[in-house]
Amino acid sequence: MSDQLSQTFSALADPTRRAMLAQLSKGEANVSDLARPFLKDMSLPAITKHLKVLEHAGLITKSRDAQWRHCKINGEGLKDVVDWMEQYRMFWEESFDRLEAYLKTVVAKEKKGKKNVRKKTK
Amino acid sequence: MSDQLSQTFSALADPTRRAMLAQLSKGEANVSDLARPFLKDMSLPAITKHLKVLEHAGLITKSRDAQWRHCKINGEGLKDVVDWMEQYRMFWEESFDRLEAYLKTVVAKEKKGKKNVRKKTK
DNA sequence: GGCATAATTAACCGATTAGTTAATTAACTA
DNA sequence: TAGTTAATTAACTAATCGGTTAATTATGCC
Repeated sequence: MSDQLSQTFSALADPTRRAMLAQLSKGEANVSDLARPFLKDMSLPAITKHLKVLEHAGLITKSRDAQWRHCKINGEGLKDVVDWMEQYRMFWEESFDRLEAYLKTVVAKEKKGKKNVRKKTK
Repeated sequence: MSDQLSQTFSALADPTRRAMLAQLSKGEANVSDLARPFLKDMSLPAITKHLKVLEHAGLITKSRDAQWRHCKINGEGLKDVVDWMEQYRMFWEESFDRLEAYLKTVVAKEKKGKKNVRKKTK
């Protein structure tokens, strides 16, 4: 794989690792904290490996405090992704425009006659 | 891997596939067009596979015209990624703030005394 | 029908990935 | 110093990935 951006995308292509980032977005944590929600599904060495992948991808940093490793999100990796995404803005905004256009027709219908209006479910 | 977002990130974690998207961002193309820049590195079946990965990831769509397959970027997949990124905005913007802070000190130095100023190289 | 072109499918292979268990390192604590 | 806790490393395995070559499908053209 080699290049940095590929490593970053690859790191994000795993639900366990994304869940770890989600947890870290709510505050720093050590390895055991991060492991806890997953220990029913996998072993601690598996966690260690996932964290190593995230670290090499520039998505987290680890610091040492006695026998604990303190983990926090590293914006660098995420920044690489949004920078790359930027060149495709017109494409993903186009989708948003279609959604917006669709929503506009829904609103128009709602205004026209309330008898056919349905509450959005979920 | 299973889930859609993982598939999308995984599809983006390959430089060949990102290069294909880059080419498609400059206009629609059929498989042979997309293959051309890579045929010195890999075979046509390899190209077919990459395109299939991009298609399943919701990053491109293919339509048929006689024996040609016309490919175009699909905003859906990209939209999934930016939507996911959004929840981490404060983290990647933090990096930008640090950059901004850094640039501010550079500007301050430039104003203070021109003798130590270096042109940005490259 | 016969041939050329565009692209895919099938079958295979080596490297990488995601997990395992067992052993090890490193620090604190009684 | 012996034991406990936190985390990693080592060695292994099964599944997936990215590529190959050969065969196949589908269309247009003479």
